[in-house]
Amino acid sequence: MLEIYNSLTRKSQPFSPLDAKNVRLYVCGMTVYDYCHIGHARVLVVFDVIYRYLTHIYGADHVTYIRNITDIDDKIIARANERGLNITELTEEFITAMNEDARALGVLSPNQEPRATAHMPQIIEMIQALVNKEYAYQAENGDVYYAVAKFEAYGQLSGRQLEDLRAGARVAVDEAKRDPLDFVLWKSAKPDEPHWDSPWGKGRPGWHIECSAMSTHCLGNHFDIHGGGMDLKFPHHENEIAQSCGATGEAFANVWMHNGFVQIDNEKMAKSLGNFFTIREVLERYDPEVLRYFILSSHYRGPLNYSNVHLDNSKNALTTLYTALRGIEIDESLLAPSEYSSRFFAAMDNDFATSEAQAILFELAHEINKLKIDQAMMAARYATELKSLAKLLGLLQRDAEDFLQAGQSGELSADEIEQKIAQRNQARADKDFALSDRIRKELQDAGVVLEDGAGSTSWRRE
RNA sequence: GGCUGGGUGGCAGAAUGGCUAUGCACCGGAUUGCAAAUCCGUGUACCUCGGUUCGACUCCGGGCCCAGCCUCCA
Repeated sequence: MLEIYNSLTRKSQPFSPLDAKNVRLYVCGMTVYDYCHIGHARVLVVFDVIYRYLTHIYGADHVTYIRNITDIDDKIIARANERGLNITELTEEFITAMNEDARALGVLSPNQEPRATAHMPQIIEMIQALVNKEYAYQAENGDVYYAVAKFEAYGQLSGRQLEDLRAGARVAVDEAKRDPLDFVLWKSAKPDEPHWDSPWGKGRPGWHIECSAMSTHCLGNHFDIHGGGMDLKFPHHENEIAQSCGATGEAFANVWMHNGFVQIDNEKMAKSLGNFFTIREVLERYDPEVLRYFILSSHYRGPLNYSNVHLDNSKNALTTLYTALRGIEIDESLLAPSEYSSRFFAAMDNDFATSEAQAILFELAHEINKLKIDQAMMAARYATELKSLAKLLGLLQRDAEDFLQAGQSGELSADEIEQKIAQRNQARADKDFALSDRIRKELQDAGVVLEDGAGSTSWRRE
């Protein structure tokens, strides 16, 4: 039985979907004005695994996963201006880049990736509903604000009281607002800013409304899971609840999930601190699967401390797993879930304990290595099981040799390596071990490790 | 100040009221022409102070420390 930690109730609860034939998941995706960093990689990978696992439980056609794209906001406008582009040129560029990054990381496509700019009618409709119900008002300056005090449950997600928020408010008081906590739903356009027509004049949506409008539009008023990074809990998600519940009068998401931050030297990785890495920078040095493995090596709610040492560690771990699979013919017809599968599922059922699930993969690899010696059939059976479990994490789906021998440009080519190996094996046949060892050393210096097996020599890159 | 999480062996990272996590690294052995891989094996822990208990790393309470949010942010 799957249990999920719900940020709303602050405890783990058995998950039961509103409709098991259509489990609905919405995740706040990216605001597209720059390349994705490792923090974004974490959201992508974590929710990809959640999506995979829900699909495993409820069936491929019974999960709807929506990950939105915010393609209009202040930062986008500012960045487009800096670069002399219109906002569409800018956002298209980074949406393409994001999709490349996601694909490299083995992230499955969500069922839909709705964009804010393509949902203006839904956004305006929701704001109108809020105005009609007097949850929102248009101020003197033309902006439309949400009147936070009107929504009784405000603060339930983040565990805050309105009074505490007011006391701690560091927001410069905006004269147009009735209450400093009110937030903007519709911003009237300044000259030269991108804008859309609305009942409140030309303008653009505020930051939070697009997610309320798109999730409702794609999944209905009331759905199962809403996720995103920790930092979105307040104010973004708190405001979404206020907007959606206010507008529809119905419950919104049942379960709220928030993934923890990526840190560097135990400090939050953030653009403002200048200590972030983009996904593509990391992929220049590491195989994308290594990054994926690393992300899944800690629980999604905890912090994830990034460092090269940790990625090296992940690479070694993945090498161990692929080595076990090496040379074994995967045969789906052999698949017979064993005790390892039950333990793997038990781990995943426990709020997606991926690091624990990974541990099971190693035990399977261990088992395979032992069986490999004289029970090929059993080894193949477990290897098939290993691969099928790992698939739920989006790992180990490549051919083992492909992973182990994957290299960077500028290194020795596979052909060159094979030639050296042939020379060395000739030397070995001639008992010229001095030459043989020289060739081994030469390859080793080039980052290639040789492994002499029975009758043949295999190799991998370090 | 308010609100969230968290403090486990050299590093990373889980579970659990009494018994082995797991990975990487390290050490010893097997194996190898030499290696690598693999197998076998050893070692290193549970922030602190109280309490509950026959027994707590695991439950409860106080303290200390760390990170995050309260302002754009995955």
